[in-house]
Amino acid sequence: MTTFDKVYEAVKLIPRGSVATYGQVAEALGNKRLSRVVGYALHVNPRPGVIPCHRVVKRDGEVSSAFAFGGANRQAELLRSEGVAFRDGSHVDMAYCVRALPLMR
DNA sequence: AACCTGACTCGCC
DNA sequence: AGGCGAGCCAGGT
Repeated sequence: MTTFDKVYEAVKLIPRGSVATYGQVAEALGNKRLSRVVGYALHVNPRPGVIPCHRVVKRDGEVSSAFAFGGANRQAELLRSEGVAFRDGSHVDMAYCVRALPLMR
């Protein structure tokens, strides 16, 4: 069981229609400073399709533009189709982050 | 085997 | 208020 595996498991627990921040996922793993590792784990994501990496956003709710499997626009579109509300074109409503929190812990 | 880097976050100037 | 450094893990060079 590597740290990466834990990241994947936590991310898989995020329900459809909700999102979580890197920090929240990291905290669920026991160390909030793992946020950077969380991002890296998704970067080398071995299973797109199984791991809902599009539901993970930055602390302010902004979606990552660094590497969005298929484009950042694609990520936003997937989230909207799941019922996630956006503050603007690239920021999700923070209320959706809080919703996923208890499910990972 | 050591060093560098990367989808982040927070605390201290 | 905006910039900078530190802490975390794994994989490639």
